[in-house]
Amino acid sequence: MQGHSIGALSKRTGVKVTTIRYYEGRGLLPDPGRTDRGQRRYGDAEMDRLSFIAHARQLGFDLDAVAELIALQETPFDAHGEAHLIATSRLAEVRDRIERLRRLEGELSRIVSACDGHPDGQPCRVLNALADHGACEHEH
Amino acid sequence: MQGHSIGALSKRTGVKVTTIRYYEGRGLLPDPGRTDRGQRRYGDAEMDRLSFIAHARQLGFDLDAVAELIALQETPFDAHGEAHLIATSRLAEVRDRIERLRRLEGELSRIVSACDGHPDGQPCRVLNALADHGACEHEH
DNA sequence: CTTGAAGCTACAGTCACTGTAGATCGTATG
DNA sequence: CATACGATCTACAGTGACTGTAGCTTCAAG
Repeated sequence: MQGHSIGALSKRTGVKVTTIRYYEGRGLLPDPGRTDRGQRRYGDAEMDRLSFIAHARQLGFDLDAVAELIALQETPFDAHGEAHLIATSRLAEVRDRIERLRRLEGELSRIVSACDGHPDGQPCRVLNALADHGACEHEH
Repeated sequence: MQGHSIGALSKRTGVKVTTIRYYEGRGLLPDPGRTDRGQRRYGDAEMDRLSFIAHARQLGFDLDAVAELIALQETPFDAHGEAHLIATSRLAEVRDRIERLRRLEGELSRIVSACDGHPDGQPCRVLNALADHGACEHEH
């Protein structure tokens, strides 16, 4: 029987077998064909679809957004504006997350370095620094 | 009766009422005193503890890590090395997350800008760009 | 033919909350 | 003092995106 097994699909796309079945349950992947004994068999179209999902997930789109994008792909009239909008707002989110993480990095590295090379036998400052929010360079 | 109500605590720390009760259930906050009618009343020590938790959470520590840090605070002998270790590994995680988000930002902005100013009536490239993992500048 | 890997379904568990229902409590105003 | 309204209580279900488990059946290699 031709077609990829679920395990083959998993290996090729890097998406776990259980996750593939989960996507199917969520309606992100169509019901695949089955062998006469009930095992799933996939064609290349399903492979592409799964790769698309995996890629979008790695870009931080949640499953609802992915479903929207798939729907846009399937009715491509005027899809441009909406897809653009979705991608743009995702970009803004990502930039915001980076900004917040950068502040966080600064604070953590300040905490850690307050500890490096402090004299033996002196109390540690890490716990104090964590407790002392007022010492943060930025509010959050 | 003196002491802060759960709502007052919530306002002062920015932690939601339901979340405070959740932390109590998780053992991160001690059972507070109650009024004779059963409402929680908190003292300043509990306020400080809650602020500590909130702060550590904002720094990306998960609740188990927070519980560890609290335990370290309460038995401060030799706490230094462990707290330092926890904070250091958190810092490494944060740096890694920033790095991955930066790649993601690059890819998303490439996708979005591929669309800006494209001639009217031309098909949108956003969907293609999302589908085409091979065009990514970095693998992920 | 046997064995072990891969597949199947169905459901519970994860994390850190959030939301809901339905009851009780506290307090400000008429 | 009565009433109304917000705050609080418990207990439990739901979220997102999976992951893990139990207990089967099926497939492919030796």
